[in-house]
Amino acid sequence: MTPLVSSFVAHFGEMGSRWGINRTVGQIYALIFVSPRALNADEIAESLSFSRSNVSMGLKELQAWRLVRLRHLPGDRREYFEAPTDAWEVFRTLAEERRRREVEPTLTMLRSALLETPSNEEDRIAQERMRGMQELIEMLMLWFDEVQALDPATLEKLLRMGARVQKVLEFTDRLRGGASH
Amino acid sequence: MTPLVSSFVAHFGEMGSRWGINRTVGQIYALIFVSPRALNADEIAESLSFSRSNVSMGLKELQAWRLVRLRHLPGDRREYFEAPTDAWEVFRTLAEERRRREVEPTLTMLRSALLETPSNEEDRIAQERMRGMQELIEMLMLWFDEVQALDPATLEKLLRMGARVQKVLEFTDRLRGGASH
DNA sequence: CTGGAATTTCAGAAAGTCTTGAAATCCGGC
DNA sequence: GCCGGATTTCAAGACTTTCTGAAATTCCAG
Repeated sequence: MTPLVSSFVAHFGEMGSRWGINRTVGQIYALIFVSPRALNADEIAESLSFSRSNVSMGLKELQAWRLVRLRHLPGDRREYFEAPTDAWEVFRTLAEERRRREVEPTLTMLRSALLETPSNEEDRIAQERMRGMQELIEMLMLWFDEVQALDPATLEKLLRMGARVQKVLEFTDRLRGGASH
Repeated sequence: MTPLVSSFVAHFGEMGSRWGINRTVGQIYALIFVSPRALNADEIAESLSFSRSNVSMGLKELQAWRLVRLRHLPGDRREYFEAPTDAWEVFRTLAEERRRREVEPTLTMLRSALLETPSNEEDRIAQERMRGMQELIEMLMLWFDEVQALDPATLEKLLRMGARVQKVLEFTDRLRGGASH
């Protein structure tokens, strides 16, 4: 591992642990992400000095997050892993997974709490606050559905525009046929 | 604590631990968020059955995240805590803090890695991927700066529109004086 | 000042998470 | 089917984080 890769990997280890994901998993992902070719578990264990079984666990988790893909190389029985290199695609995947794991359960809880008839003033106020939260989350999800529909190529163009929100949205509007419905 | 509040609090405990923030802190926040009035540390400790010192730590962390505000009630020496109830404001605060704690350090790392002259093909490819990541993050931050500029009242209106992205942006565009610059 | 309520700090106990090597399982090629 | 490499599972230990009660500190009221 070159110093360049090594510092990238170390950083993602730190970030992983700030975030729900653990250090090891963060490092494994970072290594695969910058690697020019798919890697097998032994190569990863070797590069990062983790036990083989730790790598196996980490890869399983990364697959559950859909952040890495399994591949087979012809004439090699081992499993190789690679990560999508398009940053936008990665971002979308992460957002989808977080939505499924965090946002949806939260909405479920909020919806069910909001169905209750408040039995006192305290609950009534609590429900008001929960309603505000629910509305925001639902709106953000609508936004996100829209943005998510943009393909990497379009995004690429937008990136190059150094877009401010209005510009970005005018642009997508044009792409999608102009008139709002 | 009513069952309604109790299930909200429990949910935020869970979510907190999925996320960097710990269970206790999540629960304390949730309790303050739905409470009709500011609470003092003893009330919180009592409601959640945490030790007084645990609550003190948790409140310190929530203050560091700027998610709760300290207040003094006339004729009472104790410190009372309340949370902004506007969901959009909370969201902005969270986003700002995460940006400061996670995004900026990542950008710093990426920028410095991208200044290096790659000494081999592997590093060259690694840098390409890092560049893609950096560009995406920088674009998202630009977007966010824009969105962040919207005040709660505007957001409120947008919420009621049930906005899809285009609509939202046309709307903000109108508010901001029409012509893009 | 001083007394005492409120808050914070801190070190150790408790709980939880991560990592490992050994054993079990899987699976393709012969 | 059987061999053997590849992968996964698992229980135990290492390590981290969280939580607590006791002690220290802060700071207001008199």
